[in-house]
Amino acid sequence: MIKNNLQIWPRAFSSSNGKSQIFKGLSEESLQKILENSTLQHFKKGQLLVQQGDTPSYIYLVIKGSARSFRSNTDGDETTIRMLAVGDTCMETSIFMGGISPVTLQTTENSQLILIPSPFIKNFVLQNPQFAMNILKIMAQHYQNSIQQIDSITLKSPTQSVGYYFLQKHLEQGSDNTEFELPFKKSTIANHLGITPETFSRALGQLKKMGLEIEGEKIRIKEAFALCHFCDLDTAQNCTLSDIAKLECPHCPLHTGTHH
Amino acid sequence: MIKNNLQIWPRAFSSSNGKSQIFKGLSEESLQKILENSTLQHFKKGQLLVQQGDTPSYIYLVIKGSARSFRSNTDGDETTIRMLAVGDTCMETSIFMGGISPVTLQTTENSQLILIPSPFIKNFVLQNPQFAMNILKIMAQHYQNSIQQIDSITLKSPTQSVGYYFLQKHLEQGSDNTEFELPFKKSTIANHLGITPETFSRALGQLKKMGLEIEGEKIRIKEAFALCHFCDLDTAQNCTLSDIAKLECPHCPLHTGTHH
DNA sequence: CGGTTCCTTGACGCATATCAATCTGTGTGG
DNA sequence: CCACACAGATTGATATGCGTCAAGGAACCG
Repeated sequence: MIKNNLQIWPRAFSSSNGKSQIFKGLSEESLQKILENSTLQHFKKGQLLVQQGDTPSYIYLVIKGSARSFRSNTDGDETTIRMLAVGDTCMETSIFMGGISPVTLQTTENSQLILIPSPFIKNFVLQNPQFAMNILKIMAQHYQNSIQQIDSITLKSPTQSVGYYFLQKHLEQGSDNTEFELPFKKSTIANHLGITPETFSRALGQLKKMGLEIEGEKIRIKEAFALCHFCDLDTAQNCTLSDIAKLECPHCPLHTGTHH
Repeated sequence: MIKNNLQIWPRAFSSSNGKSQIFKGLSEESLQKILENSTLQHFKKGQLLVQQGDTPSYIYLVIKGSARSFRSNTDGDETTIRMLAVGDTCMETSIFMGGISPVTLQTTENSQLILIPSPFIKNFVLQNPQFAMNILKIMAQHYQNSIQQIDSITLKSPTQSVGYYFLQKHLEQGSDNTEFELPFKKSTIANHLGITPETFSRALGQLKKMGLEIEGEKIRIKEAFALCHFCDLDTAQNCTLSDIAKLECPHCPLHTGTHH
């Protein structure tokens, strides 16, 4: 246990209003107890933390940097399952299946992560219903994301996949903002969407024609409803436009939907 | 509540050694309480139980028949997320996200399902840790399946996808058995694997050359290691061959793997 | 600066979707 | 009991969208 290092880690991060779903709503004591049992560790870019087929010993929480989880075949091709930013966790599912990891976990930058030992987790879940609920919500979120990933790969054209991804990021980073940033490098996003970097790049060309300005990692929305092309029923429910504005939106899928 | 109808439902089904993960390890009283709050209902083939974007009111448990969950785009194309056989449940995830369903749920035959009301579920989870753990395991299983689905679609050739699917079914139905059955019609399986029925059919042609006999829904393994071509690291861990037999297996991915 | 990594753009080929015809099995009604 | 209809599966021919390969450019870092 590298207890001392935990001082480095900004306290605010773990607070109930922080970014990390795993700590949401926990008391200060609970938090303290988790941290006492955890270790903070630095990893270099590209390091493998867990390999596909391994039995993971920790839940990994990204404090600084980023990571990705992926599967690979015998030819060495890889498919990115998740891209983890600061505050994201990984390996909850495997821990609870008591089994082996279906993915490899790898840092994509020099990063710092908190490692929470799996035996402690299993125990703590039974003691703390709020913590159990947090784990449940994280898993539900992962599952939902993977369903949308399947949808993107099989049901959408490359341009639609990228547009849909952009729409999600736009909503996450505040839908009143006309500008947002890509949190990962383009080739990683492309792989996550099941397309090659080349195809991703060509899709960007299409999106530029549709009223987006793309400048490195920065995306600016020039035409107000540009991303609304890519909205689906699920996402429309979370649309923050006023009901009046929704009616004006030329693409909103709620218009055609029947009322129940 | 159609309490009387519940008498019809074979009691053995719900026992702790039954097929349904959701009821595993529950006491007779707990079981009774769940059933008292549930309804048994008949649905015709092709009926829609929940639509993508709806807020589901129940967890659905298949008692007789089968169902599938899928997403569709505006062109009317569909991608099958899950195929539900007897004993399978659906909509747990949406219930716990407190949100809307990302998929449409549809019966694929005339079927009977038990409907467990969502408010009851939410309440019961807090009272009964075993039940909470069951839900957690179900969600983890769904997530893992969806990861393998992504893997199949992006990393495998059509023949490999089908072979891998066959291997899973073979293991599920008893790996000492040289014969197993497809639990759903081929076109549904094809859609689940992200390929067309035509491509699925052509993949079957390849598999026949590799030592499989395919007769309608029945698959017979003529050459002992025929399906081992399609094994991956995850699956190898669950391989029931003895360690000696594994060494003889010409395709086992464990042979080349480095020991940790 | 010079090297590396990432992104972009263009030309080409192939694997799988699409389209179309035939075959098989199964349930239905005369 | 047979004939018919229909859904599903198979097989063949064709088309096309995306991957692959290759070259050039931009940004970043030591």
